[in-house]
Amino acid sequence: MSALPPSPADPTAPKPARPAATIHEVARLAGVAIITVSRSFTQPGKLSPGTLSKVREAVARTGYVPNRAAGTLRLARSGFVAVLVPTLKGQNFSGLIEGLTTTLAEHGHQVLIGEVGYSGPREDDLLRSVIGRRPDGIVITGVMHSAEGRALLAQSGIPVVETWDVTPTPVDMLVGASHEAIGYAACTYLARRGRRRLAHVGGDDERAARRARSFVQAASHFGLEAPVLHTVRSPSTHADGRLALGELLARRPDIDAICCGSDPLAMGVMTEARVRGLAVPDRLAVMGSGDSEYAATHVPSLTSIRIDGLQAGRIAARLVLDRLQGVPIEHKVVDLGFEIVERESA
Amino acid sequence: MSALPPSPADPTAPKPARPAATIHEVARLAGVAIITVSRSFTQPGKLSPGTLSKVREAVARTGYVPNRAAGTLRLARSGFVAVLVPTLKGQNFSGLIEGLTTTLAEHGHQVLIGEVGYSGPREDDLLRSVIGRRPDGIVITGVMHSAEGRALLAQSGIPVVETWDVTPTPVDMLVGASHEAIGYAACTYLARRGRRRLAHVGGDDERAARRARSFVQAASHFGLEAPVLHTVRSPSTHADGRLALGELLARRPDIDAICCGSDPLAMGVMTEARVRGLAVPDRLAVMGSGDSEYAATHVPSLTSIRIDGLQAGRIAARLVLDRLQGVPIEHKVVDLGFEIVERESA
DNA sequence: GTGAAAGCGCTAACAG
DNA sequence: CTGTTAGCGCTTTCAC
Repeated sequence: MSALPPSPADPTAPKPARPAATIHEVARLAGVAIITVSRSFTQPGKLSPGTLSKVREAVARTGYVPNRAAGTLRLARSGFVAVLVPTLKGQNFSGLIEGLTTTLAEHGHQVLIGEVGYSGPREDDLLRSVIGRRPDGIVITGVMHSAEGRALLAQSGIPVVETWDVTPTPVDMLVGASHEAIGYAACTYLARRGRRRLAHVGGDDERAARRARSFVQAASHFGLEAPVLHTVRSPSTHADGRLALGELLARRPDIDAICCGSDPLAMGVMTEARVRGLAVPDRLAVMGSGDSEYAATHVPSLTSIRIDGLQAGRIAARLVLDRLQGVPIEHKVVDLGFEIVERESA
Repeated sequence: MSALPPSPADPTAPKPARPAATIHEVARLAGVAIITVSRSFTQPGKLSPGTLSKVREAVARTGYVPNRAAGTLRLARSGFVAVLVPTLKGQNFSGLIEGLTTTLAEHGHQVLIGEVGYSGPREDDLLRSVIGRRPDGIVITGVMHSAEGRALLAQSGIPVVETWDVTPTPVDMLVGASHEAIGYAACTYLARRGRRRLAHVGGDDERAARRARSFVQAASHFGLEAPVLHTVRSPSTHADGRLALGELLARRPDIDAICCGSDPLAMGVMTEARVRGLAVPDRLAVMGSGDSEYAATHVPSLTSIRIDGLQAGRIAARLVLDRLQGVPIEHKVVDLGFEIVERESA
C-alpha cells in the first residue's frame, strides 16, 4: 500500500511512469502468495482451478510479465543464446540465424543477435558484454578471436559453437566448412571445364584470404599459370565486382574465368562483362559464392558455392542444447561441407 | 576455500564445468570487499592505484565478467534496446539496425535483435518474452500489433518507438514514412514522365497494400486507366519479379511502367524484360524500392524509392535515450520522408 | 494445494 | 579511500 512516487522527469511521457507490475502486486491483487503467482506460470496444473483463474485475472489486469533478470539470477539460466555475426548486410547469415532461431525456439530459447563487424578491435568488448548477460550458449560466426577473447570464452563456462569456418583449435565446439577446401574445389571446377587463365576476387577478411590461397595452390597443382588476384573490402558489393573486372582485365586481358567471393561480386562482374560485350560463360566463366536467391533466376544463372547455413544453424543449436542438458557430445567438430551449384555462368 | 563440486554431467565438456567467477571470489582473491570490485568497474578513479591494480589482477586471473542479470535487477536498467524486425533477409533493415547500434553504443547501450516474421501470430509471444527481459527501449519495425500487444507495451512502461511506417495511433513514439505518400509519389513520378499504362507489384504485407492502394488512387486522379496489380509473398524476390512481369504482360500486354515494392523484385522484372527483348526504360519503365547497393551500378541503373533507414535508426535511438534521461520529447512523431532516386530505369 | 524463508549477484546509500 | 547493510524480483526447498 505504498504511495506512488511523485512522477518525476518527463511530462510528455504518455504512459504513467509507473513501473511495470511485479509479482508482489499481482499476488496482492489475487489474494495469494507470490509463489502461487510464480507457479501459475511454471506449473499451472498444480493450482486449483479457482486459484488459477484468480491469478490469471490479476495478471491480465496488471499486464504483468515476469522479470527474467530475476529469473536468470535465481536459476543461473538466461534462456537465450547469443549469436555473433560479422554483419547483417547481405543475406549471408540469415539462413544460419533462421536455423538457430527455429530450433532453439522449439526448446524455449531465444536468440540474441550481435553484430561484430569485420574490423575486429571492438570484438573483445562486445564479447565481454555478451558474456555479462550470461547467455546459455554463444554461437560465433567466422570471427578470429583474440587470445584474450578465447580465454574469456573458456573461463565463462558457457557452451561455445564456432561456425562458418573450420579452425584448427576450436574453443569448444565447431560447425563449419573448410575454406581451404572450397578454394581448392572452385579452382578444380574451373580447370576441369577447360579454363586456363584464372582470376580470383575476394574480400579482405581472413576466410576470403584462405580461399584465395588454396585457389592459387590448386592452380599450381594443375600446372596453370598463377591466377590473377584482386582483393576488395568486405563485405563485397556489386559495385566492387564491376570495378574488379576492369582491374583484372587491365592486368591480364585474356582471363577466361573469375571466381568471386560473394554473389553480389559475381553479379557485378557479370554486369560489367555485359557492358563490355564479354559473353558469359563463353568468353568468361563467372562463379559466385553464397548461392543467393537471385543466382538461380538471373540470366545467365549464376554458378555459386553453397554452404548450408540453415543446416549449420540447426546443428549449432542442437550442440548447445545437448550441452545444456548434459548430453554427451559425440562430435564436437562438424564439417558441414559445401556444394558447387552448377548453373549457366560457369 | 570451498571444494570444487564433483563435476557432473557431461564428460566431453572441455572446460571445467566450474561456473563463472562471481564478484565474491574476485574480492576474496584481491583481499578487498566486494563493493570495491564493483567500483573498479564503475568508478575506477575512486580507488587507490594499489587497490585498483590488485583488483584488476584478480579480475584478469579469474576471467571475471560482471553478471548483468544482477545489475539489471538492482538498477532496473538492462542497458539494451530491443529491435523487432519482420525479417533479416534482404538488406531492408540493416541500415536501421546500424543507425540504432552505433548511436546506442555511444551511450553504452546494446541492441538486441528479434525476428518477428511477416506472419503475425507469434508476435504477442515474442513481445512478451522481449518485455520480460526489461529492455530500456523497444523499437518495432512495421509490425501491426494486436490490441493485446499494444496493451502489453503500454503497461510495460518501456519507451516504444514504432518505425518504418506511419500509423494514426502510435503506442508511444514514431519514426516513419507514409506509405500512402510513397505510393502516390511513385505514380506521380511515372505519370509525369509520360507513362500511361501502369502496373504495380508488391508484397502481401500491410505496408505494401497501402502503397498499392494509393498508387491506384493517384492513377485515377491523373485520369489514367486503373493500374494492373500483382501481389507476391513478402519478402519479395528476384524470382517473383521475373514471374510477375510474365503475369502482367499476359493480362495487359502494353503496360509501359512497373512500380515494384522492392529492389529484388525490380531486378527480376528487368531480367525478364531483357530476356523478352523489352528495352528498359524505353519500352518499359521500372521502379524499385529500397535503393539497394546494386541499384546504382546495375545496367541500366535502377530508379528506386529510398527511405533513410540509417537516419531512422539514429532518430529512434535518440528518442529512446532522451526518454530514458527524462528529456522532454519535442516531437513524438517524426516523418522521415522518402526520396525517389532517379536513375536510368525509369 | 498453498505458503514462508532464503538467496541468486550485484550496487546505492550510508557509514567510517 | 574502503566497507556494511539492504534489497532489486524471482524460484527452490521445506513446511503445513
